[in-house]
Amino acid sequence: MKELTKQQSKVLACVEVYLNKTGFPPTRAEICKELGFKSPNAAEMHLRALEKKDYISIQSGSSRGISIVKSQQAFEKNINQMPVIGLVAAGSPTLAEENIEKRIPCDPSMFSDSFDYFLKVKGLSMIDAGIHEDDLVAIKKTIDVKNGDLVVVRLEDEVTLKYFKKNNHNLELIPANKDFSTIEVDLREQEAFVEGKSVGLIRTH
Amino acid sequence: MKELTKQQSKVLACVEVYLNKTGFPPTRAEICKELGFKSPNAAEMHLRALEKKDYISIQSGSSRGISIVKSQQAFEKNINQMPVIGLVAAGSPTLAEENIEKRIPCDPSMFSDSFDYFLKVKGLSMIDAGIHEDDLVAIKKTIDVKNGDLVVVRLEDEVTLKYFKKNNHNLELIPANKDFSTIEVDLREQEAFVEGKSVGLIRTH
DNA sequence: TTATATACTGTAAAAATATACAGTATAAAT
DNA sequence: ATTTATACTGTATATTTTTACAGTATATAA
Repeated sequence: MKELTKQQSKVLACVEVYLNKTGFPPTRAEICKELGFKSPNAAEMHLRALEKKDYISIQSGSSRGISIVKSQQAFEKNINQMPVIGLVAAGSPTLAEENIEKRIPCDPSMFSDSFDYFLKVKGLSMIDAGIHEDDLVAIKKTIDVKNGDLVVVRLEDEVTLKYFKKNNHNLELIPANKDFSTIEVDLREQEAFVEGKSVGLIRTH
Repeated sequence: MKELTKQQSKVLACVEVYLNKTGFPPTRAEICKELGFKSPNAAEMHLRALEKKDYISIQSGSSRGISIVKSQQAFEKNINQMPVIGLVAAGSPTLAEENIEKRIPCDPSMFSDSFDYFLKVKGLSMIDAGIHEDDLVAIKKTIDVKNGDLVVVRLEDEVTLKYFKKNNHNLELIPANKDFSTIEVDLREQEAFVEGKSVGLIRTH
């Protein structure tokens, strides 16, 4: 897969955001306005480059004739019944049928990033982050997490939702509630499995 | 929900198929070609009707400026592009196109009760209810609210999201933040308009 | 030193497109 | 019998949009 330059990446993101917002692609002029270019040819050149690298296709002669081939954010526009999994279950939050409490019809791309399931929150350890008991946190299955991310981590058979902080072999799982204490793990002594990270939250009033 | 005529339904389907196929909406001329019309005005009239019935929105003056609001196929699955409205706007949170920040694909029945739009939260007055700035609160348009409900109320040109409490002609709009004070309204002296109530919340992490 | 790629400005013209206006026809409702 | 809604044709035009062409500037590689 060909790499994009910084500017090309910006232009692709601009097209995707515009599409997401309006439902149709932007014109050259609109891209320029968004990114501060002063000539429509600036947008044109970037679009041609993106086409050559197979990120978009351009229907020649058509206005707004841009379509996304490879989305940067891997937007899936399919509506699924997304599973809700309770945090009560010991072991991994697996998608096995018996762990699924219910399903909620929604688009996996309704948040900024796609997600795989909802985790139903138990307890008050993240209350200061505005995460309440029974809130549903949208989890993307990934091990690509960075410090500060809200992550789902499994320690032996215990699954927990906490802020992530790692320094070498020292892992901290930080709650957002002063009545709870940080879980500290020395990764040389104990294994920790990152199951995924939160990309959003829903709550029923 | 307004019914579509046979021809309007055909035109909507045509737009959806075209979008699905190319990634961008058709022009009037392309709709005509597809459906056998001989005048672009035929397509134009059907599109205007679809807009009036809230199945699509049309960005005036833009080529291919059509976006699907209620998809026909999605309607069976109950998936809509639900509008997001900023709480910043003075006056009623209307669904006029210029107030819609973006649309989020989801099921209006994803929460316990159906809803009409998302309101983007400004400020911290409900922080102790776990409602943060930029959270999207799902609002059901209704005047049927009871004490304790989280409601959207308009006082003159000011729109606010607060807990509702009413005793005779005394209305209290109660924040969830000790740094904010309750808004008290004597309904004999000032009018208050209940725009709707919250049935849920979503947040992007 | 000379290409070569990236990253633009600025202008202009041809083509695509939205959209208004003037009609025609038909069926259903009043 | 007359209005009203649906469903078009046909034409014209202002506007939007693509796209080509002529430049400028900078950094990197040969």
